[in-house]
Amino acid sequence: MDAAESLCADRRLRLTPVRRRVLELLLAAPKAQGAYDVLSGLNRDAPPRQPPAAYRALDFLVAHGLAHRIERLNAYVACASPGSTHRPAFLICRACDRVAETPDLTPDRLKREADAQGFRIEATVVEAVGLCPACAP
Amino acid sequence: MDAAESLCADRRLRLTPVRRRVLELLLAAPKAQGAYDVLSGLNRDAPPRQPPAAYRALDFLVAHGLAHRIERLNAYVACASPGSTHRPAFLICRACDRVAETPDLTPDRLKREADAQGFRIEATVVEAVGLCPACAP
DNA sequence: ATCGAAATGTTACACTATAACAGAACCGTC
DNA sequence: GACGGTTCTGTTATAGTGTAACATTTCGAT
Repeated sequence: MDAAESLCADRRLRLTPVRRRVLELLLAAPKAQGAYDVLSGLNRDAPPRQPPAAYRALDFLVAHGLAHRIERLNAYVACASPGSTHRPAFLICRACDRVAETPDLTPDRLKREADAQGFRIEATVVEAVGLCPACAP
Repeated sequence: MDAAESLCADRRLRLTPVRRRVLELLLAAPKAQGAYDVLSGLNRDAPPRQPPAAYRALDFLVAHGLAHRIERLNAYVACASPGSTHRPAFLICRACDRVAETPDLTPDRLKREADAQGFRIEATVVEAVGLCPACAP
């Protein structure tokens, strides 16, 4: 949270109450949160909000590297190391739904393959589904 | 298509009319097809079908490696090399929406990282978004 | 011929996401 | 401190994606 604040200060980004609250919710959650999970978290506070409020805040957080979207789950997690630009990978446990973030692991071979095809990579999605240590039998 | 037939014959899988038709639609499509694209493709033929028909056929094709789901797009593509078990990666052009499949590129570093954490990988999603050669300016 | 399993039909609904426009808050400048 | 533009938020409505649940049919093997 502190990291997020200083990052926003540095970049002249506005960490508004809604955005801050959404980030807090993501940080507090043990697992990835859907947009509507976040929304109901917001609405546990004060005046009722609508879906766009949640999506806008989440878009902001993702755009600036404070959160990540897990495509496989249609859900979001707080970034584990905000500030550093990275292309993280995620380990998703199918039993407990917890998501672990690992540092940039975009495969060199993928880069090479893309180069060979003349494809210019702008973003990557690397997600693994399986069983985390706690859930492996 | 021939490959799909012999694969199903080998494994005693039933490539029913719906499933076959969905696979044909995916093979014929220049880009990834959403489930509802597939559904309307089905309904261009004969009796009207409902969403579950499309989803069931797609699930079957994906389960047996005849098609892949592109998480980033909520869409599906026919497999480029059915029969071989693989963990493909995809290059998604954000301009023309075409999807290129590349052979297994699951990063070794991801495997090692997962091992180090005791995480057992069962499936991977590796997708890159960017510009394909035709769309790069 | 019958039985069980697999596939499909059907209805209804849940979840995910965005368009479009109106209003409010912020921020710099004069 | 009033303006004017930009950014953010509120609000309504709707589009897009996916599944639960149960009935019916089809298939394949005994």
